[in-house]
Amino acid sequence: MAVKQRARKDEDKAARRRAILTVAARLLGRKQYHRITMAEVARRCHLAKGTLYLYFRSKEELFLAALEDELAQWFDALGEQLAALASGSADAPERFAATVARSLVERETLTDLLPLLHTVLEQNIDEDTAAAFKQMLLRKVGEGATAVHLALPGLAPGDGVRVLMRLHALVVGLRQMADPAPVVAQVLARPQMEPLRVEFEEELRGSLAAMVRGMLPLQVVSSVA
Amino acid sequence: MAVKQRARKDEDKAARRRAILTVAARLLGRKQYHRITMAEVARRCHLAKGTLYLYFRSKEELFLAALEDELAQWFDALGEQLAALASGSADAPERFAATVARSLVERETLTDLLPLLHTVLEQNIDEDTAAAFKQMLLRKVGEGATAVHLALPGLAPGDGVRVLMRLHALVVGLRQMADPAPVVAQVLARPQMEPLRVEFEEELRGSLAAMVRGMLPLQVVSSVA
DNA sequence: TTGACAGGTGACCATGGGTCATTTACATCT
DNA sequence: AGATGTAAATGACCCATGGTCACCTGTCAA
Repeated sequence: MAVKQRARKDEDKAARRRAILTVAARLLGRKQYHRITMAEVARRCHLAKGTLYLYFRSKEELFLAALEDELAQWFDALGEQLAALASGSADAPERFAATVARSLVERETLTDLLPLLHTVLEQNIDEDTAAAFKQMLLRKVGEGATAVHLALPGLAPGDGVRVLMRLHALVVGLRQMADPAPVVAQVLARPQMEPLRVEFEEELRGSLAAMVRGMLPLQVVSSVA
Repeated sequence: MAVKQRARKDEDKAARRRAILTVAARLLGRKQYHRITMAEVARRCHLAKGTLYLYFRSKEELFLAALEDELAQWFDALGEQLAALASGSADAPERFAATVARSLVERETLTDLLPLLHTVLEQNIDEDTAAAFKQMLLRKVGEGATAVHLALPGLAPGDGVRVLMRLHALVVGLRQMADPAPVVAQVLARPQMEPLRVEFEEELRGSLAAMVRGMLPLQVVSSVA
């Protein structure tokens, strides 16, 4: 087995790197992280296993890089979508939550990867990688917070970041609850298990809206004179 | 190496099972799930590795059993603590959230295990085990919801369960964010990373309070006549 | 005392992440 | 074109770890 072409120039290397990430992301759509082997990723790239390690120091670093891409794209998209949201109306929390939930549902790879971030991906990376990732995150969270404040004018300063952090927690938790392993899904399909079933978008929208509503200053309902 | 005593009677077997679970829980307090090996658990129990598999069908099933115990105990404790909460005052959401957060912080093993539930533990168990676990959960959630409604009288019917499900999501997400891997912790310790740091109890209390506030009917603030 | 049942054992297997000595494509120089 | 140096690519190999199973042995009933 031979490789078609070697990546000598930096742009070729970047392209190959991107190709690997694409394959990894596609594979993640079909099976759980744990069931994906580096050998399989390599095979689908028409590369040898060892070659993957020229581009990523570990399996975790590979998927963290994939997450990094997805995350950056999502933040950008979210910024635009929130800006397009005419803000200030009484149902601002609901519209905000709906927009956010929608934007996440459209990015399945992202919500597949997010739950792995702390438990798996960050467990086997070196400090440089971690620092670069958190740096990027910090920047994007800053931008994102501005967008949040734009969509939710009543929000107290500092609560923009807080909303994003809490959103992250909700996504991680809800996504896991909504996508159980096959065996568990079978059990949850029984009628009496209905209360334990979670539909991701709906539940994210509902919980985020409630949380934001609870963070906004009390709506003063003027009593009818 | 020989075992001191064999577990012949059912109660002896149950005791040994409990002993294994205790060892596993203690180990979990010291290192991440991924770093705990079945060989080590066995060694600390003064048993052979194979013996563990007489009591649990897989590593995942072992830790799921540990989680099951912790969860049942927590639900019971929560029920009592919520019942003791004089309800109905204006700051009900805050007091509710504080009580819940406190009860979880006191059970580190539980909050260590919860983030593993969907991503890891439920990935390698058979249907019977899954069914038993979900059955238990369903029962406890039912009881718990009653306790929630007791502490938050304004809550709409059905929202008691919803609060618990969303609480679960928050715990899973926040606990992971609050306990990063050592390498990541080092990065987050840098001053400029402050916005990305999360203190579990504080953040859980805050986000849960906000969410509950947002789920309660609008507080009508009577304007001064 | 003895037979047999069942709890216990640890050598062994399979899998999968990660390594590294070796191979070889390709740019460059003559 | 042919020779040469480089570094990209390879895959056989290493080893850690979850899980198995043929065998051993403590315990109890007869």
